[in-house]
Amino acid sequence: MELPSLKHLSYLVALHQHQHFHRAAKACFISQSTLSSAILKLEEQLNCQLLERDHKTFSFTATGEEVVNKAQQLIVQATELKQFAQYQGQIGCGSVTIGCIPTVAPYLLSSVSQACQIELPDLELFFIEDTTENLLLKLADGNIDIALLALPVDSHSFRTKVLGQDPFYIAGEQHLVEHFLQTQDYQQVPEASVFLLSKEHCLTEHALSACRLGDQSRIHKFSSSSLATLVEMTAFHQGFTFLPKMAVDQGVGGKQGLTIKALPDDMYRDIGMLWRDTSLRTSTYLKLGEVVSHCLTKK
Amino acid sequence: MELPSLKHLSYLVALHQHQHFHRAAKACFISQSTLSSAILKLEEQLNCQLLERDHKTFSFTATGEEVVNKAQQLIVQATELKQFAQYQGQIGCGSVTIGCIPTVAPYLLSSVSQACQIELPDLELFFIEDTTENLLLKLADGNIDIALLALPVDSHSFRTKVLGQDPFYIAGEQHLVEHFLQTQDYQQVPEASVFLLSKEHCLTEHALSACRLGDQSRIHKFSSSSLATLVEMTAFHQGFTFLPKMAVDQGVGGKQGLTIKALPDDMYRDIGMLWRDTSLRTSTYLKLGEVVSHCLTKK
DNA sequence: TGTTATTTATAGTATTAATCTATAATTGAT
DNA sequence: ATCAATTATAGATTAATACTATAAATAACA
Repeated sequence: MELPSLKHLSYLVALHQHQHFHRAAKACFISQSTLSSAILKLEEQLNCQLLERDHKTFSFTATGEEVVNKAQQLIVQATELKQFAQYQGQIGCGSVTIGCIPTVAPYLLSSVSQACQIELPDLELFFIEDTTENLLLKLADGNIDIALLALPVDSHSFRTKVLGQDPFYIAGEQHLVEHFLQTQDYQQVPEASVFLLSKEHCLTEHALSACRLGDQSRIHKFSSSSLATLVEMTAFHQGFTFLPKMAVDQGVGGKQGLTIKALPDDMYRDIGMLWRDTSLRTSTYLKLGEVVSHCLTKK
Repeated sequence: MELPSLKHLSYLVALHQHQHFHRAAKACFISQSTLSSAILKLEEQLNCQLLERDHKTFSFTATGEEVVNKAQQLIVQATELKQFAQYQGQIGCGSVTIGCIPTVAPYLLSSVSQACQIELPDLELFFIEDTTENLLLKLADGNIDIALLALPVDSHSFRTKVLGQDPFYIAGEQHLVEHFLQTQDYQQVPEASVFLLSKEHCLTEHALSACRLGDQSRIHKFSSSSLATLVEMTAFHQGFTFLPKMAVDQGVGGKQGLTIKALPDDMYRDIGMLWRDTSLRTSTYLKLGEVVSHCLTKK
């Protein structure tokens, strides 16, 4: 019983990504014919049709799609095995790619980067910024090694560690802010005076739940991708919004003349990290987590 | 960046199993020199020493051990990928190896086997009997596909499903049995009159907890591996013991003239199945689980 | 209805990797 | 010293992989 080769499986994954033999082959640095015969060989070995062909084009069968999925997992794990062995399992060696959500990245990563140069000098760090949803996909595909984001997150196959808390601040027009702080009831503020990011930002959801903003009729949501823009809009329309402490600490909101106040202790978001439970580098990730945690609390 | 080949990794795993080049090579149906160079190639690819050699013998380095572990996982997953593709993901095709604990196997598997011939005629079943601990190891190593045992079990990387309950019965010398049923207090029975299997049998633990037998000074534990022997010992020494309903139903204890009585409803063990969460054949396993569940309840 | 452009499959050859047999090298035991 | 046991190496063989060139199929279009 012969197992399919990882090389061939990686060709299959590439073909799935590009949906085109020639382009996929180019991406793998092989010829189109090599790719073609590799796929044929896989189909023979697996005794199973992976593609529907009609000479002009092709599509993956249902089985093919699942094989691609699993193949990708196998490749990620083999890659991790290699990386692990490369550095003999030593903590803090090699490279780590960290994915981070946009409402955390600008306010945390530079200090993490700085701290790591001292604490983990042999670790090469790469950063990617994306939404929670995309980070989870990238984590599964091996595009990133660690996801740094706001918890909770529903993650079946990942391991999780809370690294710290990030309190919410209220920021906006002075009277609205004071009114909200006194009443703790946003039903009493004017229509459409609450400004939040669009729904793909988890910050929005976490602000809503942490601050118990149930009914959403008073809320403006933006497709804006950054807190900076959110703050500008809030200031311009004289409304108010919620900002994470890490952003406030970096001066977000201050320049726009917003009044910024702390909220009760239980209004915060958890910042945590996720990594693949198939990874062999857990100890390096945990060490890195400690550094991040330290960056989070010292501010 | 070239990935190590699964073939070479499987050679490495074999070498770890046999701890001997020649024997490992024979097991892989290759020559000793092929194995030797495969390991050298792996070490080169991984840029990492896997073995400590001294020409007369060798041992695995710490990194080598971990590489072996991970390699085994990779091979199991690749095998599953192949099996999945083989049958296009159809439910109830191919072969499944079921591992089952000794206090369940003799009383359940024949009816499961029978039921499957009707319900899942295209499924080829293999059975293995072992303790819970060993079954978990075998499940991880891919030696079995499903573990059928008494829950709960601490399983990190496996998926679990409860299939049914198996009530405990009390069986033994008539007066002891009646006394216990009346008082529900085994402290009042004579010293050393409770007979249980040795500690590697989970039945023992489950009986103890289900029947709240805290202090163990009155208990005889046997290295005996079967309930049949336990029953003989119990009868011979005129003590009493706890038997699972599935065994009682098959007549265990009756022939020895033991008095057998039901216990309160909350004295039972859960029977469940475990499988690798990396498996692609979950739907087949679940279907099989239904059949087992049916066998459990109909009795 | 040809013609062309696009795309995947195949044929034949070249290259690379894996494997085998035979043997060397090392060492522990006699 | 010699032998037995064990892993490593050399050289030849076989098998797998890849490349170039080309075929085959089809869709679009004149």
